Amino acid sequence: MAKGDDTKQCILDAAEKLFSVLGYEGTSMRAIAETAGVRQALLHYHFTSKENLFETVLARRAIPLNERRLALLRDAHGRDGHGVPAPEAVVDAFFRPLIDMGPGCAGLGRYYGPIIASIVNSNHPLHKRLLYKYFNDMAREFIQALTRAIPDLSEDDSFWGYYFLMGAGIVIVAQTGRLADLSGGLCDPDDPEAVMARIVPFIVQGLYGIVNRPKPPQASPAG
Amino acid sequence: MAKGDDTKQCILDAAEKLFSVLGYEGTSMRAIAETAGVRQALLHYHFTSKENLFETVLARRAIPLNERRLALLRDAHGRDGHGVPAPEAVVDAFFRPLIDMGPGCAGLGRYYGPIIASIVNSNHPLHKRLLYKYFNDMAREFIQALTRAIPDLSEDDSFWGYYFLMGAGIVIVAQTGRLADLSGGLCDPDDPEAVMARIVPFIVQGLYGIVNRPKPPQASPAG
DNA sequence: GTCTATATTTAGATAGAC
DNA sequence: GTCTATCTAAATATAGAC
Repeated sequence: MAKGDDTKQCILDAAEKLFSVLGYEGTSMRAIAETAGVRQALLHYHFTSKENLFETVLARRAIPLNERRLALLRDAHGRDGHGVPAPEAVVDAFFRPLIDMGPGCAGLGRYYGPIIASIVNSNHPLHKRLLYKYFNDMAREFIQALTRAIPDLSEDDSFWGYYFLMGAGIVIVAQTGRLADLSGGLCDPDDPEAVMARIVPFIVQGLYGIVNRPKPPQASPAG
Repeated sequence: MAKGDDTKQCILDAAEKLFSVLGYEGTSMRAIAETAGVRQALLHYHFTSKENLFETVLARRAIPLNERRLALLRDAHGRDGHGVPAPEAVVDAFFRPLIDMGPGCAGLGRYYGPIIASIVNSNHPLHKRLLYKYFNDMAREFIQALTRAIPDLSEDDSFWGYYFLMGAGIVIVAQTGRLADLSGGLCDPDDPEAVMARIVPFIVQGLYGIVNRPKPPQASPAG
C-alpha cells in the first residue's frame, strides 16, 4: 500500500461523516481537515477540489453497493438469469445491501445513508449530476425487473412504483432519528430486520395496489 | 397594507426560489437580495438573520398547508368527527394539499415542495428543529388516524406506515425531474391527478401489506 | 423603510519549502 | 507526500446617513 493511501482514507472517512450531517454546502474543507487530523492543503493535493472530494466519497460506496444490488437481482431471476423473479426478491435485492450499511453494521458505511438521502431529493446541480451518474443504470435494471415480476404492471406504472419504493426507503436510511422520536422508541429503524420485515411487504402490496387501482372513467367512443 | 409588506413578500419569494434549488447552506443572502431586487441590508432589517429568514419561508406555507390537511382529515372522520375514516380518505388528506401546491398550481407554492423535501431527509440541526416544530403535531394526527382507519394495524406499525407513506410522497414533491427523465416522459409527476391516482392506492395497499406481513417464527415456550 | 459603506469572518484554493 | 503561509473571493452581519 502506498504511503498516502492511509491519508486518503482518513480524509474520505472524515468527509463522509461531516457531509452526512451538514451536507455538501454546509461542510467546509477546513472542518474536514481538522476532523481527519491532516492539513487542509492535503485535501486539495489528493482530491483537487471539494466537488471532486464529494464525488469520491459518494462513489467509493455507491459502486460496490449497486454491484451487490444487481448481484442479488440476478439471483432473483433464477439460475439461468431468465426466470420470473418474485416481487419480494426484487424489493429485497434493492434494500438489503443499503439497509445493511446502516448504524448496525460493523464500521464502514455508518454515515453513507444520510448522504444518499441528501442528494436524492435535492435540486442542487452537483447532487443531480452525481445521482444520475452513479444510480440511474441500477435504477433502470430494477424498473425492468419490476415489470417482469408483476406482469400486470404497465410500463409507466413500473416507473411510478420504483419511485415510491425508493422514496419510502430513503427516509429510513436518512437516519434522522425522527421515526424513533415520533414513536417514542416503539420503532427501531436501526434494526435491519425490523425495517426489512415491514418495508418489503409494504412495497410489494403497494405495487399491486397500483395495478388494481380504480381507473378513471373513460370517455366512450360513442360520446 | 404597510409599506414594507411588499418588500417582505418579494424577499420571501426570492428566498423560496433559491432555497429550493441550492438549499439553505448553498444559498447566500447576497443572491437572495439580488433576485428580489433589493439591497442586502433589507434582508437583515426585515428578518434579522438568515436562519430566521429560512424559518419564515418555511412557516408561511407550512402552517396553512397543515391546516388544510387537518381540515380534510377531520372531514374524513364524518360529520360528528368520531367516525372511522376510510384509509383512502386519510392518505388523500395528507397528500392533496401538498400535491396541489406543485408546479401545476397557480402562482404560489411552486418552489415549496423541494424545500420540504430538502429538510425531511436532512440531519442538519436547523432542518431537524424546523421539521419538528412545524410538522410533528400534524404527523401525530395522521398516525392516529391510520390506526383508526386500519384497526388491524398495530401501534408501532402505524408509525412505520406513516413514515413510508411520507417518504414515498416526498420524492414526488421534490420536483427533481428524475422520474420524468428516467421514464422518458412516460410519467408526469407535475400532473396532480396522475400522482394521486397512483400514490393513494399504493399507500393504502402497502399498509395492508404491513398488516398481513409474514410474521417471524416465534420461539415456542417449550423451547 | 431604505440606502451606502464597511466590519469581520470564513470560504476554497495555491505557492513553494522540505 | 506533507508542511507553512497566504491569496482572493465571498460569506453574514452591522453602523449610520437619509
